[in-house]
Order: sequence, then C-alpha cells, then structure tokens
Amino acid sequence: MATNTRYAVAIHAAGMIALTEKMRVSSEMIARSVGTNPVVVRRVISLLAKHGLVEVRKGQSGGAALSRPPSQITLDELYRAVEPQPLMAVPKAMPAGNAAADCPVARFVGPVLVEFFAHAEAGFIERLTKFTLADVLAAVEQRMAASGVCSKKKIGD
Amino acid sequence: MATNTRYAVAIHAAGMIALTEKMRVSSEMIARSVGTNPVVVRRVISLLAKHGLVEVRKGQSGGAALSRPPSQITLDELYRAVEPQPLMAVPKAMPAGNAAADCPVARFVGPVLVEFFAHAEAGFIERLTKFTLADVLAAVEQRMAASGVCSKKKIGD
DNA sequence: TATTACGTAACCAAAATAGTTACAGAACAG
DNA sequence: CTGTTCTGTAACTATTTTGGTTACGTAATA
Repeated sequence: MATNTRYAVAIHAAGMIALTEKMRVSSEMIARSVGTNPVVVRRVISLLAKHGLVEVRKGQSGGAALSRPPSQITLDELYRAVEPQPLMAVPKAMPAGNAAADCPVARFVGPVLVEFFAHAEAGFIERLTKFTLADVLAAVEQRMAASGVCSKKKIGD
Repeated sequence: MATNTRYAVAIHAAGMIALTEKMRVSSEMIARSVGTNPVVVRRVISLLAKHGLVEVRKGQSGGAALSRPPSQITLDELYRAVEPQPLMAVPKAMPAGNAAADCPVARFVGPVLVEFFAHAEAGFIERLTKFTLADVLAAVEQRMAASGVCSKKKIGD
C-alpha cells in the first residue's frame, strides 16, 4: 500500500469534476468512482484547491468545481500540486557533499547527482506540460466510443 | 527510510568502479564512500551485474569492474537496471479498467492514465540517455577542480 | 434550523526501503 | 591444498510513506 497514487487520483478526480460542469460533485461520489475513501479524495482535492486549480464549497450541494476550463489545466500543474518532491532521491549522506570523506568522489557526487536528476525530472515535467485535462478526457471519451459503451455523447469539451 | 535511493547508489558505485580501473573495488570500499552498508551496495551491484553493466568476481582481490568504458554506459541503462518499475503508479482498482463501474470515467481512466504516465516517463528516460557515466565523472571532476581540492589530476577519461 | 459536505486530526495496516547479521560458496594467494 | 577474501542471499528489524478509516468541528445551503 506504500505505492503513491496521488497523481492518478488527482487526475481522476479533476476529470470527474470537469465532467459534472455546473453541478458540483462531492468527495464521496469521486471516491466511489476511484474506488477509495472520501477522505483520501478530500486530501488530494485539498491540495488542488491550495494551488488554485479547483474551487471548493461546503454545505448542501457543495463540492468542487474547476477554477479554469479543462483545456487550460495542464497535467504538470496537477502533478506539481500533489507531488512537490523530487522524483529521484539522493541519500542524505550525499547531497550536501560529504566534506569529511577521504574519497574525492564521495565529496562531490551528491550535488552532481542532484543536478542530473533535476535535469531528467525536467524532461518528465516537460512532457506533462504538453497535455491538459481536456486531453485526458478526450482520450477517455475515445476509449468509450471504441468500446461502444454509452452511445449517447455526454462528454462535452 | 522508505525513500528510494538505489539509483543514486548505483551511479555512485559505478563511478567508483570506473575510477579504480584495473584494480577491482570491493563492496565494502564503495559502502564506505556512499555511507551505507556493504550489503546495500552488493544488492545494487548485483542488479547492475544482471544487466551486464559490471562484471563481478569473488575471492581475494575480487570486486566489480565495468563491462564497458564509462563513456559507453548511459544513465538510463543504470536507471533501468535498478528501477524497473514505472515512475508513476495507478491505483490497483483502476488500471485494468473497472468494468463494473457505473461511471464511464471510472471504466476507462485507468488505461488512459497508464498511457499518459508512460509518455511522461519516456521524457525522463530520454534525458538520461543523453548522458553517460563519463559525464557524471566529468561533472564531479569539475567540482573538484573548482573547489581546489586534490590538485593532482587523478581522474582519467 | 437541519442537513450536507468539507477540512483535518488521529489512528491503523500495508508496503517499501535501508540497515544489519549471518553464512554458504567461489576464487585467488601463497 | 589451504586459508583468506569477497560475493550472493536469506532473514530480520526499524523507519518511512502511503492509503484506509473513524471522528468531529465548521461552513454553507435548502
């Protein structure tokens, strides 16, 4: 259970929120769709709200709504909102640069690796910037059509 | 302690192995440099060996040696050797596509996310293919020079 | 005013990881 | 040939991350 699925939950949740335009969708409905607990969903949505991606209301007929249209929410924004930490870690003995080390490598690999890792992560992020929530919804819609399920078109852009 | 540092350890270890050309370096020496336990290093090096990146010998004056020169070992090879799993996970309820779901989104987001995630991960990997172990060593050497430490040049290509 | 839904704290359980000890097996040195 | 050295791996522990769950205060609407 120690596998991180926050990003997937975030996209799934945001997607559902996008589809229920005007009507607000509750954390419980999303949780049922994702197959998890409402609290887990609220934790993720709370992060999205803190980053201004969704707007949340309490009370009856409350729930979340997107702050922007799906076509203006890039996947990297969603990613950064729920996953602020670097993709690859460096042992805590390394990163600062171990000044006490006898081996010259040990002294300098840490910062060097941090740099290389950041560069690689930038490649990851860069690809996410190329797609929006609308693209994900379109892909879902396409699969739906391909499967012949739900023939009536109910997903607007 | 549940933070994954295998990749960093792998590069550090491979770097040390590269520097001690001809002479083989033991897991204990590497462990001292990395600041961890010999077994941890052996576990990582064992993976590198299984992928043909290093060649290991037991016994006196045993240890590991690179199978290829550092300039011909790309960082993505090292990554794939120690980190075969996808970077981003999807909840186990999702990926197969939840056929029993009432919500159409729930049925299809799983596979769609797997695709998007794979694409983003490819961006990560792609950047790693652009660099080799030699590049890492060069960066370390450069930092060493900048710090004025170890004035005598001891790092060959 | 009652209902509904969020936000968050406080747990627990599961999983991943690093660290450690131990030991069998292999390979070299002499 | 024998002893030393080093790997490979199992086994176990501790720590951290994560998700799941319950509970409750708070806000906002019907």
